[in-house]
Amino acid sequence: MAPKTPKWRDLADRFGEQIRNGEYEPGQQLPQIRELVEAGEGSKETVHRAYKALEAEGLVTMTRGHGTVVRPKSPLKRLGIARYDKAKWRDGDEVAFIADRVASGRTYSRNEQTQNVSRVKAPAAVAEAHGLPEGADVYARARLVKEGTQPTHTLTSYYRPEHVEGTRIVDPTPGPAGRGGGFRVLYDAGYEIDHMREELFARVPTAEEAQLLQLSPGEWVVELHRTTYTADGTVVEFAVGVHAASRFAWSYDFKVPDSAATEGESK
Amino acid sequence: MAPKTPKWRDLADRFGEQIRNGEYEPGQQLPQIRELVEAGEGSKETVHRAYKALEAEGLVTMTRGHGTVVRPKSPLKRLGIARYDKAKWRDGDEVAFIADRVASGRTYSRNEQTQNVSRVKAPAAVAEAHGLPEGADVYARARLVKEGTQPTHTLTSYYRPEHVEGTRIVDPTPGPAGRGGGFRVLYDAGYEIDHMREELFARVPTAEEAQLLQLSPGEWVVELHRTTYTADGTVVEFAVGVHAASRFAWSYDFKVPDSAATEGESK
DNA sequence: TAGTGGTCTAGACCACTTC
DNA sequence: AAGTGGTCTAGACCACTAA
Repeated sequence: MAPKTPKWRDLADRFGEQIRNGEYEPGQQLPQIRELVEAGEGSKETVHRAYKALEAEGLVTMTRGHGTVVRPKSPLKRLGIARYDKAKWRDGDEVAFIADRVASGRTYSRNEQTQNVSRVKAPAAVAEAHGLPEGADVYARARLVKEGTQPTHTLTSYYRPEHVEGTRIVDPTPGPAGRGGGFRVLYDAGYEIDHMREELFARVPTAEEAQLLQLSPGEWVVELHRTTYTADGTVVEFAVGVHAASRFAWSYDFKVPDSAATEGESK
Repeated sequence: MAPKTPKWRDLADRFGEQIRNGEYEPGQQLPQIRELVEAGEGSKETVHRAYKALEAEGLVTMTRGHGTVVRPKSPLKRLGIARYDKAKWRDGDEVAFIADRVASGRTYSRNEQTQNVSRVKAPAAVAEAHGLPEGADVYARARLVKEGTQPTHTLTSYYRPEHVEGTRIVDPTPGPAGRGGGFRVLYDAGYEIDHMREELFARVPTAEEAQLLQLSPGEWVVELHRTTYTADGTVVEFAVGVHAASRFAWSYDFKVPDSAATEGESK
């Protein structure tokens, strides 16, 4: 009945415990692998595995030449539907993503968003959302949103050409799509957004995403599909966001539906 | 300028490619580790690491004595707010979680849910949601929901004693909380639910959760906090769900808020 | 009991970061 | 150049699963 848990697991748990206890503070360095080997904690591979496990759990960061360091726990950024408030982008000149930042007490500085507009053939999900045949032409506006130097998520909006041709959206300038952002541009073009659907699911990142978002090894992403409609049900924007899973929380408020009572509530 | 990507990564990518291409079908077995060692793909540790990477990516399952097998891709279960439709639990005798299953075309059989009711001291999050002091007494109704033999999520509801004492909820019988489920019981007790807030975020599972939900190594969970209110704003239920991240998608429909226009909408 | 994955070691050598 | 993590090997032995 000897211990059945692997040696590396025990080691990892010991340090994990100490980190959670605060015996190791964020920023502090763990013993070097070679030290622990000499201290008789196991072979280099064994200790390395333990450290890798901690890294996968998001507790530490390993860098060559620097050492293994306790990660600061980054606070969650909460995203509620209030970030789409019309008052923000219609009347002022805040953009939704800036409103997020204001709400969380961070300062805004321009160029925290890189933008790239192109005309592409609609991928399946995009075509379906817009009710177009697959491969139809759409405009794609891709952004990488950063908080300071740290990238937090990507967001790619897809528009039907007839909705945006000739607007500022099609002008590929870095930064928000001019005053008020994309919804303001649509509004000025006669498309007032009215309701939305957001769908979320978690998945493993692609290698490209892991690099772009600077994900720690083992970290998942949350993919968000946002479909935006006008009052008559026309889809004017379909957007896909990829978020580092550990850095966000989503919040939704809604009425409990009652299909027996509500007759004029629609869909 | 020799290859800088590790050997194990290359190996993993090769198989990953073939799995995605369908050259390996779900259920099919990959070459055994020892075979690949003999074929000169590297040492046992190296091949093992490659396989481990594939497992962490959710592509294969490794089991001793059985081999390394391509995982069937389980379809996402979509959760929309329609699952709370009052008509389902007030007029019929469906329960919300059963409605999910009906919606996704699966059959229902009893005892797919284990239930455990107890009176506990409110943890911080629960106390905050209910507006109680931390450590106040609440009823906790914990369920482990399964789909066939596969556990999919846990769900723990917390109630204030004065709302549920003397109702069927407090009776710790396995299975749904009687006809219509928990919301029906509250309804019968004079608390009609009106609106909800759901908050979601992803995180690394605890060791216990990993075992309980039979998560594959490296898989994350999504934690859901659901707060249910009556029309006057009283919180009648606060529930915490822990879901295997790869098996669920959430969907929310909402109106674009307009704080400048809507005066009587309230929060 | 045979089959197959899992852990561990000792030591060599590589690769990135900091000085 | 020195420091620190990352990869790789060959082989021994352990642990779980299925027949």
